[in-house]
Amino acid sequence: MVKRTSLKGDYCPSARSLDVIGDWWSLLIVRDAFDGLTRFGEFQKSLGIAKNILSDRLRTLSERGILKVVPSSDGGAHQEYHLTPKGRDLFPVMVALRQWGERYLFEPGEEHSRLVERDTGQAIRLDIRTVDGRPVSPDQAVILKVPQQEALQPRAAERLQKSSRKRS
Amino acid sequence: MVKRTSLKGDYCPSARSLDVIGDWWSLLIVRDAFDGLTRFGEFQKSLGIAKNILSDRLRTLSERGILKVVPSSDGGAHQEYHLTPKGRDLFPVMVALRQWGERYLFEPGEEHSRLVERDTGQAIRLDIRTVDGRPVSPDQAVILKVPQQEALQPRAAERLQKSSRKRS
DNA sequence: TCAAACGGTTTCATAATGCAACCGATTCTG
DNA sequence: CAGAATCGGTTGCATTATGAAACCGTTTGA
Repeated sequence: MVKRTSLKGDYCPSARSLDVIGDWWSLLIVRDAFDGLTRFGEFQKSLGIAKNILSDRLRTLSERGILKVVPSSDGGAHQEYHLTPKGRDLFPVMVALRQWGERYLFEPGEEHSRLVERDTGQAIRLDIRTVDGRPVSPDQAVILKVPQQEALQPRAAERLQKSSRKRS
Repeated sequence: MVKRTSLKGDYCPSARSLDVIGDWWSLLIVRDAFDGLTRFGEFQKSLGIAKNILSDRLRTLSERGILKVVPSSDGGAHQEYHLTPKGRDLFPVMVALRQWGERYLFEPGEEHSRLVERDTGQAIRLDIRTVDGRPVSPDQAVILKVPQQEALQPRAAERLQKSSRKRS
């Protein structure tokens, strides 16, 4: 392996995200953290992960600001792992993965856990929209590489020039 | 390793998704496919991935119905790898990862690629909503494990009984 | 107060990954 | 149309990551 490829410097935000949380266990730990798990043993039992690996991942996730280590809330001497705001902001990623999995990886009629609004029990979904709230179909979405911005309708590209100038 | 843990049977859709696309390279390949790449050499150059690994991943992604192998569109003898509808439906996952990365993994002012609506150049974002369109804050979201459904307001739990009965 | 459980770390075996060399089929060049 | 270069892989070997089990000091429970 020599050294696993790092995408830290990639211009693409998705790639950098995968660099941070794209390994086999990290997102599963985050999922369990969303589920309310906080302690080493809880994660270990839930995931069936080897203890040395879990130890390493918890440390890494903490170093990267996704989890934080806090003294036990119930007065005990052990510590707990809690999601930080940065970690909690991974929520849409979890929802997106869940939605795809529900659709493609379950037999019709097969039971699965469900994500709902607490007060109403209503199912929760993801929407792709423009910043001003209009729904967008995926084929209307294009990725603008930096610094080029071809692949746009000329009109749209012009409009973009103005707003992007201040970024550089 | 004995055998890498499989989550195929997990009740949680996120876990099953990670089982299918949660490895180091698969989502990066999918990202490039969204970017319009179709050929072996294009992926290889873009990602800097070892050829044997790329070969393996392309095969696996095809077996799993995320890519499909098609004869070259430009009449050539080589084949191309295209996203299937199942693969295209990973779009929200990519957007969610991108959004998180933009927020937390770039210095202020640092350039990154951008996701916009083709016709207008407007930035694209993700929204979390209930099925009937109301926005939901993440702390209002709970995961109902199957088959239990505690952790809900009693009223909501009742309502849920009716709709879930037909699933089992 | 003694035993169990918790929260790890260390050691060792194995699986996954990366690199480089190789190879046949295709495509480009003169 | 011949020869060279490129494409699209496969194979073999070295290195890294992962997993299971043993171990160990600390904390908790009876």
